[in-house]
Amino acid sequence: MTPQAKDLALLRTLPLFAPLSDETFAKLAGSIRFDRYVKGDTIVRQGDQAKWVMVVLEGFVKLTRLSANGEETLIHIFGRGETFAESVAVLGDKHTTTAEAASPTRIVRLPAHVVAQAAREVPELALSILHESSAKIWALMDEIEALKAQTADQRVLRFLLSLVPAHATSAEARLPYTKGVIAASLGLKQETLSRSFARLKSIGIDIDGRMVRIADADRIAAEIERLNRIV
Amino acid sequence: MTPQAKDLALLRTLPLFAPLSDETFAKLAGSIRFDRYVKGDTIVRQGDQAKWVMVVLEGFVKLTRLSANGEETLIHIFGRGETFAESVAVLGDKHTTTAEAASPTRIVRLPAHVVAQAAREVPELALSILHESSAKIWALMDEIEALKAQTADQRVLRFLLSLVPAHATSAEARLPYTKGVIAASLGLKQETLSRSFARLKSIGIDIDGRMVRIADADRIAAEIERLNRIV
DNA sequence: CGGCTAGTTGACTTCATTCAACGCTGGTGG
DNA sequence: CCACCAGCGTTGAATGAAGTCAACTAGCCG
Repeated sequence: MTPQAKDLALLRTLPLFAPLSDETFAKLAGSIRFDRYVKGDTIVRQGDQAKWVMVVLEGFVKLTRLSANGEETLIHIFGRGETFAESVAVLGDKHTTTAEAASPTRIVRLPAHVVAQAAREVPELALSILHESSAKIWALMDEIEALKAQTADQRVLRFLLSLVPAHATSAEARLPYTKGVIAASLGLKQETLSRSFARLKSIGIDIDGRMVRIADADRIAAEIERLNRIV
Repeated sequence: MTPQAKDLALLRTLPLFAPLSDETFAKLAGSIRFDRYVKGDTIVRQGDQAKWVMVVLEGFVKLTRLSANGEETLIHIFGRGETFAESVAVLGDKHTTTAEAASPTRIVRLPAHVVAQAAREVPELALSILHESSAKIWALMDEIEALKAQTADQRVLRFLLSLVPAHATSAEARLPYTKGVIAASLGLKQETLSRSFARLKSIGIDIDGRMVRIADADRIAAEIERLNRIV
């Protein structure tokens, strides 16, 4: 399999494309474009016309918003296999966020008009885009819930828990992006995250540079619980 | 026009239904159901199968999430003309939030299977549902941005600004729901909101019970700005 | 080697929450 | 008709969680 064929195979398995017939998929795949970005590159700019549906093949993309005062607020992070800009692109709207590579990143883009046209012809595609949007809504609701109802430590613990493979009880993992970005994604300052990590050493969480070692995942869940009760 | 005919006319103008042909709209309208709720009633429960697409005709509906510790977190509030549960219903998923009437409320519901079927047959409907979802994504991103990047006073000011009609420079309005709910929607405790209102008197904002009088909307915008610079 | 960028740590500040008491208002039942 | 209560909101005092500012370290690239 050539590298590109591999990428296409990955695409085919994504929720966005999986329900499509081979024929429809082939039509879409015909107009695909591959891109590479280095950390810090801007992929799409807030306010620009959306012309492409994007899929992350490798690396991480951070969505940010420019606030009135010029500061940027991190809204969400996308990783391998995740789609973004799909709804704006299909609807012909403008980007409401900026997307920037948070690490070396490869993405695939499909021209908006091709996808939009196909969505009109093939109801499955429209529904699977809707499905993606729906999933995004849930993810954003999760974030809001976390920001409103959880303390810094709880959010950090939840994040760490997400690094542990399902059913595993202990884990050794690499932080997916820099601590600064992790902090921003959790709605924290870098210093606060650093202090939080330091505190969490006592419950079997060891962070050394980019490596995390989690002794007991259940203990993390228990600690999130405990922090709830204290209040 | 009978009251119901009026409601149907309102429905017809909503973004969700406006792009539809008369024929499609009539098909949907045929299976509509009207409902009334009093404040505090549960409209849909988190975890239940989504069977209906809902549209608010009157009043306000608050979406909440049950957190692990049994507390409920307010995620979003819907008002007149807004649709909710449309994506979950069409996709046949379960509700991920609870919806509760935040005031006396009238809603319209359409059976999920009817809408889902129509969405498969009429691409415009699928796209307009997608459009709704997309709008919801933006709204949620706004909330996240506000929670991460703005202080309590800024969020309160932003909320007050949303009560001022476009282009108006001063306004007298009624708070759409109780202060407790406003506080929760802004990610604040009731006490904090109360104190914020008290502070804001000095810039021409007067709150007396449910009534708000805003002397100068530009001043509010300026104050939001000023609070940015201070930091 | 110097100069970045990323991350840590300490001291201090501040914004929002918590806890608790109290006020107002509208409804209900004696 | 009044008394009492519940729900909603306000206010004060004390606390605490996270942010700010600043100094410093470690690693990395040219």
